[in-house]
Amino acid sequence: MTAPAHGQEVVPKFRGPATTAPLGVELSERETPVHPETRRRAPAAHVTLDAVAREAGVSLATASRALNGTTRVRDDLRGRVRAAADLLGYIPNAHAQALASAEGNRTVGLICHDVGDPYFAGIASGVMRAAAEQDLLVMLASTFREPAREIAYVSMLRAQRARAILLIGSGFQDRAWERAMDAELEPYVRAGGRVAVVSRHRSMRVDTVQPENRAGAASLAASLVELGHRDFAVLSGPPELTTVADRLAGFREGLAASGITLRRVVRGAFTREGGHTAACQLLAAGGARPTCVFAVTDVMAVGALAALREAGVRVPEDMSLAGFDDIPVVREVSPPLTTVALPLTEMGEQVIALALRTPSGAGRSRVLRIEGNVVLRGSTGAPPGS
Amino acid sequence: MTAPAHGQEVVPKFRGPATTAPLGVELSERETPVHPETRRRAPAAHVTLDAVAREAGVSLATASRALNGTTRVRDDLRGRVRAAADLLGYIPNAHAQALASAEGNRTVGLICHDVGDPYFAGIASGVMRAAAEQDLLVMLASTFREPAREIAYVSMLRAQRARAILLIGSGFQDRAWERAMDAELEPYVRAGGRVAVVSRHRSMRVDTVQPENRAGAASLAASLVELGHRDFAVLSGPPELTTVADRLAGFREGLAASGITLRRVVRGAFTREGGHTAACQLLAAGGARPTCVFAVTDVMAVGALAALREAGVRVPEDMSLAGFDDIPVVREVSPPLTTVALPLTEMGEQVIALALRTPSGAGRSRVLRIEGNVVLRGSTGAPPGS
DNA sequence: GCGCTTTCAGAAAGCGCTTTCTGGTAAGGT
DNA sequence: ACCTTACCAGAAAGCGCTTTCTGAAAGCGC
Repeated sequence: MTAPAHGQEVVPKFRGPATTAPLGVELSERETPVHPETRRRAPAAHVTLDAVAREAGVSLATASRALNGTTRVRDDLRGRVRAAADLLGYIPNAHAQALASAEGNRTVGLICHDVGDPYFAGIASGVMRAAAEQDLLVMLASTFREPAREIAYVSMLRAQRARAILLIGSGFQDRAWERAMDAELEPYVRAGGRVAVVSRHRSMRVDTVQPENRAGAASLAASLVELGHRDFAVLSGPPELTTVADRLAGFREGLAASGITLRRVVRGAFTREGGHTAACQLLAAGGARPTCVFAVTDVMAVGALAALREAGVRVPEDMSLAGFDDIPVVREVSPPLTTVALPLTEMGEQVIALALRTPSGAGRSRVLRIEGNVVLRGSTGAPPGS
Repeated sequence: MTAPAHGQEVVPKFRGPATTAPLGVELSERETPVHPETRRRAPAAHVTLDAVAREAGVSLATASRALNGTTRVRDDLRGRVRAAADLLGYIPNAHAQALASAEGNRTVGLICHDVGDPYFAGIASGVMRAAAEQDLLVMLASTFREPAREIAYVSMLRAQRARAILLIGSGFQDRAWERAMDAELEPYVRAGGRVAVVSRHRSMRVDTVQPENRAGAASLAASLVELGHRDFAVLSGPPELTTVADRLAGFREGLAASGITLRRVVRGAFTREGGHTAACQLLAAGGARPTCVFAVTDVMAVGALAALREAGVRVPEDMSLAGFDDIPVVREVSPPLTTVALPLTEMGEQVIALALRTPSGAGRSRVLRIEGNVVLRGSTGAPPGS
């Protein structure tokens, strides 16, 4: 029911005497003495194009054309319209415009897990910059990692007739969810909507900015092996996230190339706390400790670093630690974290560019691969006793 | 907004046969079995309420009412409409809705300097959470600190008929700018728009979430004096930002209470680099070094910390360092930064709540003061040689 | 059974724009 | 002078909804 959404407010439709709202009184009084009936209209109506046209002494159509410049309008008329618009402080009603013109409106939707997370904040920042350049407005949605919310947002964005929808962050490897998402996206695309994603699984048939998670993790593994490590653990995230799966697989591959088997994988939430907890678990577990730990995201790595410090484990002397993403903070912690660097802001710019570019041919989707660069910093070193 | 419109479910819904195509199928070629009549409509047109009404065999008005629940509709009709909407995959056109109904639409605008900055990301995160709870969509804009862009965004948000506009971060103390901003905001408010701000100057006549910058900085100063420091420097930001002015003034006050005069203020950009550069300048300058440095924001403090480290200045042994805001990262650096903690996420929730709450009486604006708590961490200690 | 009030579906009037379509006028051709 | 073209302003038809307003049908007391 709609009820939950609108709540009890559904009732009031008549503003009745309330028309003379406190704020409106002094400000609207200066108007001409209007017929009482006319008064019933919106309290503080917006300036409409109609008013501008009247003020300028031209027709509605001419006013529209003068302001939008779609067709030639005589210079003097154009001037009059512009002046009138300025005088009245006219601001076009974007909804009316969107409704009347076939032209898509100027908003794009951006759906991420959480803007508070530096990874998404970085990408979002890139999107914002690119959007600003093209005079686009961005509707940002944080799903807080609830799959259902993500779909609900796509739906809302569809309702807004957003020009493009950007999905940032792993999709969920869940059959039902994928189907539902697809059911939401397909009609959108068919109706001319653009969709582009960052970090989705490649099976999605949409334009994609795809970090080379697998290759990146593999080459990180190689670098760590080169430092002398043989005994690894991974602090992993929710396995249903494709990013996690890819990075884990890549890391395993990289180790396997040197004949090394990954001993231990500890799973945690995709957050700082998740990393912290996972690291604690790792330390608590008996047996020989690994000499090197790879957290699948920097955010988790930061949490893990804190946990290690608290436990008195020196990094990198006692244990090396590496992350993935290269969010800004990893350069500030001590020791600074070794990681696989992804150009976050740039990825944001790319994904919106991808979405806005002329559509790829029938059913074809473009994939922009982003290479991750291994950056060795202070958090990794030779294994203890070597 | 479709979910609320159709029913209680926020859960992914599986629509009729129109959406059952698996991922593998060619997107563009698929023919959905539709009624011939339905077919004659525009090729990729959206499903309209009209189509739903026809499918359900009721009038447009009834369909609207059935979906929105504004008026009682016979149960069987309501059911038919719901079914038809589901079958057709109907999604209301938010623009048409906004145009037709006096009810404001369900979007709010959020204007900040840069989502990439943890301070704003934190607040934005809070806003997002609150917005999600109320089924609101957030239009996020980053001004990248260009005053003109900020005004342009307000204008765009006005055009969108956003229900509320949230301004996060200092305004500019610039006469012309203030005037322009006011000219933009006043008609918006008069037309029923809501405005709420975080960290603006109190002279703005809008609902405000106001961190106690002055008091916070003063009590930080007191704490630092208590540690034994007598010789201070401040790494300050652009003086036209009210936040900077307040924190600086507060800090001075705090020192003055103990009869101490602030020796040096180095100005830098409001960024990590700004803090870094400012710190370098401070160190490069001749004369006795201060024993304690206060950076007006944590972001700058983090940059300063890096600069100090690079210069071989030990913190806090050689020099103490403090910031303001308590962004998440300051807990991760070493030493963790002393700062004045602000509940960022909460402030985000508050500011949107403030904006959405029933308007305050004629011209009155509410101010929600947020106290900052001094948190002493490892970056501050006794002055050297004491 | 007759007027009364309710209840609720449908017709229709917009909401504020864009965009045909129409038609008047000035310019150009013969 | 007469007829084309161009050019451009205005009238009007929507865009997809919500919300009156209107009236038919049903309920009810006497």
